[in-house]
Amino acid sequence: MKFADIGLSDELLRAIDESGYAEATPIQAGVIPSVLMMRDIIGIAQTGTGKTASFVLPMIDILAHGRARARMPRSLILAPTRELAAQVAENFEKYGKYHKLSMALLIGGVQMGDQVKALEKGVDVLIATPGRLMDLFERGKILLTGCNLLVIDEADRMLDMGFIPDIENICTKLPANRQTLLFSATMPPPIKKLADKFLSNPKTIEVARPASRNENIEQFLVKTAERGKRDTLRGLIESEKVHTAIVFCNRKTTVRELAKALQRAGYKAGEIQGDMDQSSRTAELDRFKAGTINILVASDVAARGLDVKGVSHVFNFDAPWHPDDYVHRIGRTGRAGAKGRAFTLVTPSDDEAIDNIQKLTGYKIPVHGGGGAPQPVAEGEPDEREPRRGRRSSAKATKEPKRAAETPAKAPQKDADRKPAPRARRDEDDGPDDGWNGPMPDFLSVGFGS
DNA sequence: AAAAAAG
Repeated sequence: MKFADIGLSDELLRAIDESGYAEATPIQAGVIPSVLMMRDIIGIAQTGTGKTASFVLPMIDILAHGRARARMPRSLILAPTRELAAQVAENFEKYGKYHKLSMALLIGGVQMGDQVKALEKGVDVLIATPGRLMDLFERGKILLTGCNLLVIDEADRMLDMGFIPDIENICTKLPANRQTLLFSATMPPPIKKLADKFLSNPKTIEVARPASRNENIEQFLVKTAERGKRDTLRGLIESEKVHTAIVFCNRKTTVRELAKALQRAGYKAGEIQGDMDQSSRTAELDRFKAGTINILVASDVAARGLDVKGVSHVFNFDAPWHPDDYVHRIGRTGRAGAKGRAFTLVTPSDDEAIDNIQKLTGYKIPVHGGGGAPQPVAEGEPDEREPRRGRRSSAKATKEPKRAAETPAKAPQKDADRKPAPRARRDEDDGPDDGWNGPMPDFLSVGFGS
């Protein structure tokens, strides 16, 4: 379905067109007309489906008429993390460039002053994380009585993070005859209850079954041992010819240490985790988007919703404890129709986690390198690797010209010669001797439970 | 077991 047929204004269509879009995604085609008809909506969609634009676009047209009054925002969008809230704000700026809408982004970790000033001038859209919103509300800086459009984004994540009481609290402060849109990747019972309580006669629009597999993402398990993880990761980064990757760890300390180790080894690596102050988080994300760094080591703060174009690989340095997180993490690649590859390092103690992931997704993730045990030390098999020397110069045109100019060849996604090739290119890898290049660790012979 | 979010 074309955006032009959905009933959006000409100004909006121009902004959409200039952003390079013409076709609405299924969630957009389903949600936008109903929002314009003032229906309540339950949108069940994974991130990467165009979910954000499905509420941002119609909101811009709805809010185009009327004017905001001091401290009385006309609409409110709640997001679970600061990064997600900021991303929604960016969407409003991008698509609202031909409208005179005012907006305030209320997130923690930054000064309140500017946020309060914006509120006092009056805003059409308030985009907030629950903590800061409640804080400012309790200080009397916000009146929610004029707010008749509410969006709850990533509701299941809000649940995980314990925000549901806050959400309920906020809902009671909004006018009862408002329009409410709730988006969630999954519909666990507490979210259903929330929807029953605060939405009226909602229309449910579901585009992809939760946890259904994105066929654009190739998934692999890579068996390793705890102490061999860094070597395994480095081997993968090299053999995969990684273009842009996010590496997920379970702990903030692991994120920090791994990012440092990668930097020492000469990689353009950065980190993002919740112990960093907000300005560093934002700066690091910007460096990643700009291509200044091409490997972002991250905690689960970046697992959901984060939308960076052109991420070719996701590596789970640690297998996630919660199967949901797995789905969200690997969803950072294979976005917007692009191909992506996701590798999960597994140690014998991860058996249960992997089991749960496979149960959730209904997909048995293949072990990298074909069946069975990982390849032994790559002494032999010279025929297997790099049949063509010119492979590196065979870079395909990437969809991200900005990035392509700054980073080496994009990992060719469709090369027929993708082989296990553990430690490929080791011969030409004369990097610093920092422990990464030591002899092949014994993890390759570690046995794994059936 | 962790991480996230208010400070």
